[in-house]
Amino acid sequence: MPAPSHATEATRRAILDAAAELLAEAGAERLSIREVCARAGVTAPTVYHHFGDKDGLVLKVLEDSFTAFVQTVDALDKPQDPIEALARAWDGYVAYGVAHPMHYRIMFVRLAHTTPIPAATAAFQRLVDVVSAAEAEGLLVPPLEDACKAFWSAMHGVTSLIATGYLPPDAPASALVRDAVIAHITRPRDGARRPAKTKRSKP
Amino acid sequence: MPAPSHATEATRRAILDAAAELLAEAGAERLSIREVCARAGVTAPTVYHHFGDKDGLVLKVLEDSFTAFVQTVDALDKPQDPIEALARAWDGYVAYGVAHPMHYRIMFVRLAHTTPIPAATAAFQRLVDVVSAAEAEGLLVPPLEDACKAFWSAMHGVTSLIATGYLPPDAPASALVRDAVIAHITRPRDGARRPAKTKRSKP
DNA sequence: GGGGGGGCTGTAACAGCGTTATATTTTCCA
DNA sequence: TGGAAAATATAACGCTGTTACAGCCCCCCC
Repeated sequence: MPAPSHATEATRRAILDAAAELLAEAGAERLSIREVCARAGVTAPTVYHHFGDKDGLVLKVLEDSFTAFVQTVDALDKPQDPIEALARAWDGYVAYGVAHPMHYRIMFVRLAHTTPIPAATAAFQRLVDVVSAAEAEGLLVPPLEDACKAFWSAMHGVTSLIATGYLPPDAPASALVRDAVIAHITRPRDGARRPAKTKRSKP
Repeated sequence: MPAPSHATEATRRAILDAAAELLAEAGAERLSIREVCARAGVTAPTVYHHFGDKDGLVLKVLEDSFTAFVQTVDALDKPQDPIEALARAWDGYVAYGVAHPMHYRIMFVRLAHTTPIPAATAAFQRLVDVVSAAEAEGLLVPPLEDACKAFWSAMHGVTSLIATGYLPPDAPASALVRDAVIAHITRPRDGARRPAKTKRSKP
């Protein structure tokens, strides 16, 4: 198996880029192989030679999306305080969904864990890590697994409603749910003051 | 325009039932008009005569789903205490997603409010009502709109992860997020004790 | 340098899809 | 009973994903 030449690798990338672009525009079901071919300047059998079938192509695009997602998360600065780190991770997660709504929808909704994607498990590991950091300092109330799932559920709820257009990107609901979940799965550090709830002054 | 005969109404129902069944089995993109026709014992133009096109058919199925959803919610008993009513509404909402995962996914994810559905706004109104009940007794902290969106976001996050198979139906995360959000958007009634967090005894 | 083999790409076709123009039957009212 | 309108069927169009087949081209080895 010789190393792939530059030309063939360029073809692969052209197809993947066209597919990713089309996926973001129209969604997975409206993505057409022929349209991908037209944009990438290749013909159908080339796509099938490289990616097997349409699902294989979409899967590879999603792998790239998950990789980019992990890189986005890793690029965030990590506050020392584990609880602040949770809030930062939340905001970073939601920001990715705001920036790439269609990809987010396909990654976390349409996919529905039919095929294991390494980058996807890596992404979930980042979540476990940031929650574990709170646990390591004795700041976690429920078991780690429950806390992770609760955190992810709430985060996903906010993000998916934004990604589908039900909520505006800057909805106060995001911070509201974020603070609620963080407050509920963590205990205040000894001697530290928990940040107050966001309140509205009522005359 | 004569009233539709029993026969024609029966074919409508046969088509709708077949479509709803197929939708729950395979999802919207894999629903095929021809398969619906085969199951309902009709031919394609009949479907197009009654529902316009495939989207129209799916839309009608979703209308029925939303109506059933509202009926399910309305059938729940409503505790006097607004905060307990919030928890009950949460559980009812999640239970519907558990019972009809594919329909839930299509109703709240794929649809993405492209077309207004009266029954859908009625469903949202039920949510507003139960949150308003808490506000009416002065138990709400954030503005009503923010509280509704936060409540819905968290509820949808839990439900959609269950509906897509990421979380088991009886995940403790549901109760965890539920209690977190309710605790955060409401204030304790004077003289009432807020139910304690679920804690694990640590030796 | 020249075969030659194998990965890569194009041609042309198939079955299935949503959709519709047209024709035919059925139904209901005057 | 006649006739109009609603309801259904036939057959076809263009599109889709997919693939058998054939040719190209690059790279390795003699």
